[in-house]
Amino acid sequence: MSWTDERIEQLRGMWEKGLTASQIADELGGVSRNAVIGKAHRLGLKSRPSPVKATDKPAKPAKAPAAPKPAAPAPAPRAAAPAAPRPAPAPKAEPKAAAPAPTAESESEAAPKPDAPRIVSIGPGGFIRQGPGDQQAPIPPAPPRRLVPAKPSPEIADKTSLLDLNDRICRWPMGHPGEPDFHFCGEPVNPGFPYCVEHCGRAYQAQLPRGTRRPPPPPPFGGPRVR
DNA sequence: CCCTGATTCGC
DNA sequence: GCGAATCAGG
Repeated sequence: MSWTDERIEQLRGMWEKGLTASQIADELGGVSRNAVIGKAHRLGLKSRPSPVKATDKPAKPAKAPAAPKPAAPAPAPRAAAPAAPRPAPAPKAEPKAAAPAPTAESESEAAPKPDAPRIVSIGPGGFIRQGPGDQQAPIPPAPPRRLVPAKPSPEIADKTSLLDLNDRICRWPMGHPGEPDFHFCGEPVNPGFPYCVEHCGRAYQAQLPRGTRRPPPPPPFGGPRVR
């Protein structure tokens, strides 16, 4: 298989969703776990808790620098003034935390102030209207709002295929990529968003702190397949 | 052992 | 650019 734009997009989404490389590989199909990780790195997205931490190994800086097996007879040329060919990662591997922009949020937000006006525009679907970039505001008390299982209009007779996607129709995936009936929502988008009103409500749910369980995980792709 | 992600390096 | 092989921690 090859990395089509579509598959890359899926990889991105799932990787950021926290699925493991194995799960992603299984989901995408046709690729190995390593392939997924390799691709993820090449795409620039990485980090995420890795079991292996930055360890300083003065004794064993890293694996054997080069070809210890196919025989490296005489590396003569550089013996004179190597100038440290592999200058160990000098700037100690800084964890960098990669905090996803916790940009100022103090405001009057966190304050338990029930009467706070908190003027936000509400999308027709009831979701808090906010730019995709500034999704924040946990608002813990899980919305009692019932999320109906994505109900596409009855006229999906002509399913929206990847080729039918444009800026004005909802790109929410219906079903799993690769399956015969996989298609996209196709409803008119909520202006300013890539999804229709209904799916904006799904896509832009406030990200609760990890560990906070929310019964029905909003499923783009439905999560790991159960096979 | 299993899992995880990271890295290297031949292709 | 790709991914198997390898490494290394849990």
